[in-house]
Amino acid sequence: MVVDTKVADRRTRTQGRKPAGSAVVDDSPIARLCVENGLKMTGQRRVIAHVLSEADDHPDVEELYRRASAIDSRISVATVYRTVRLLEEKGILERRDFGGGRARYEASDSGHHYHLIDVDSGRVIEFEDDEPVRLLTQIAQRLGFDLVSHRIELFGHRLEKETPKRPLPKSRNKSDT
Amino acid sequence: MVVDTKVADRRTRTQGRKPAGSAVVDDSPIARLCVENGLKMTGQRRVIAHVLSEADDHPDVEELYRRASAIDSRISVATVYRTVRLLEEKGILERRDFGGGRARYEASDSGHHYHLIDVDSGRVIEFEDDEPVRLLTQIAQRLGFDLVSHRIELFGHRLEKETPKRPLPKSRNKSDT
DNA sequence: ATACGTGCAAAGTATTTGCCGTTAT
DNA sequence: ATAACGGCAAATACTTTGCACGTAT
Repeated sequence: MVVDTKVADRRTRTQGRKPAGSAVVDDSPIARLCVENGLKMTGQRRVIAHVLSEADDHPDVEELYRRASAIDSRISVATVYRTVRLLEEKGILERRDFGGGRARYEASDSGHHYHLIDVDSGRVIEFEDDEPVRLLTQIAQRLGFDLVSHRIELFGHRLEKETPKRPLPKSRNKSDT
Repeated sequence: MVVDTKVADRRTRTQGRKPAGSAVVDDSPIARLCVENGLKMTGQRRVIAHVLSEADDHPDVEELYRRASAIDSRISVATVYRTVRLLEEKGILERRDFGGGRARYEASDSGHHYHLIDVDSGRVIEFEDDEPVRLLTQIAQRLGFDLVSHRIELFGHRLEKETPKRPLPKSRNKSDT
C-alpha cells in the first residue's frame, strides 16, 4: 500500500569500489557493536555495518545491498539478508514494516522516535515524543501486561497551509530523502 | 516473530457443507456492504462475506479459506485472496500485520480499537481507548499533517500477579481464542 | 584448527495473475 | 448480453537454506 520513495545511492559517497577492510568502512558504530556481540568481522560484514551506520533512513535489503555493493562489489544479497537477520537477533537493528511488502531496517540506537508516513509522497518523517510511551505503558498495565515493545505509525496528508519551516515544538523531525 | 495461535474451525458452526446461496450465509452485514459497493454476489463471495462477518478475531487468508471451505468446499484460495483484496480496496476490510509473515483481516466497522499482542502466547487482545487518537492527531498536526489513519500495536508479557478477571476500567477487551 | 561466514543456486512462503470457462445483473 | 467472477496452475516477490569453500579468531 504505502511504498517509500526509493533513495538509491544516497549514502554512497565513495566513488570507486574498494576492497574490504579499507579505511573508509573501518570501525563504524555498528561494526563495534558486532564485535561486542562476538561476531566475526569479515570484509562483507564490515561494509554492511558501515552502510547501516551511515544510513539515516529506513533502507530495505535491496537498498542495503545496492549501497554495500557500491563499496565492495563482492557481496551477495544472501549475505545482506543473513546479516540483517543476525543483527536484528542481536538487538542491533530493528525491522520495520511500512507496507509495501519488504522489511526495512534501522539501527536500534537511533533513539526513541516514531514514524509518520506521508500518504501522498510515501515519505517517512521521524518524530520524537514521550507521551505515546507513557500512555501506552499505562494502557498495557491496565490490561494486565508489561509492555515490552510497541509500534506506532501515523499516516497523513501534508497540510498545504501553514507549512512548518522551523523545528516544531516538542518534535525533532527528519524525513527520508 | 510473533505468530498468533491458529484457531481453526472456531467460527464454523455449520455441520455439513451447504451449497452456496444457502440461508445460513445470506445477508450477512458484509454481504450487504458488498452489494452497496456494486459487487456481484456469487456463492463464494457470499460465503466469504459471511465468514468475515462472523469472525471476531483476525484471521489470515489461510484461516478464512479453511472456514469458508467448511461451509462450501468449492472455493479456492485464489478467490479468498482476490476477495480480501477487493474488500480492502472498497474499505470494507482492514489488513493487519502482526508479524509472522501473513496478512490478517478484520472488518472495518469493527469499531475503533487497538491490539495488544501477548508475546508469550501470540494471542491478540483488543482494547478501546480514546486517548491515543487524540494524542496522535495532535502530534500529526504539529508536524503539519492531517492524520488519515494510524497504527498502534502493543507487545507485552502477561503480568502473572494481579491477573484481571473482571472488565478493566476504560477498556473493553476481547482476545483471539 | 575450527567454528563461523559467504556465494551461488535451489527451495520456501505468501500472494498475484493469465487463461478460459461460468455467472450475476 | 456482457462485464465480473472463479478455478487452476504457473508466475512473482521476498526471504531462507544446503552445500562446498573461504577466513577470522
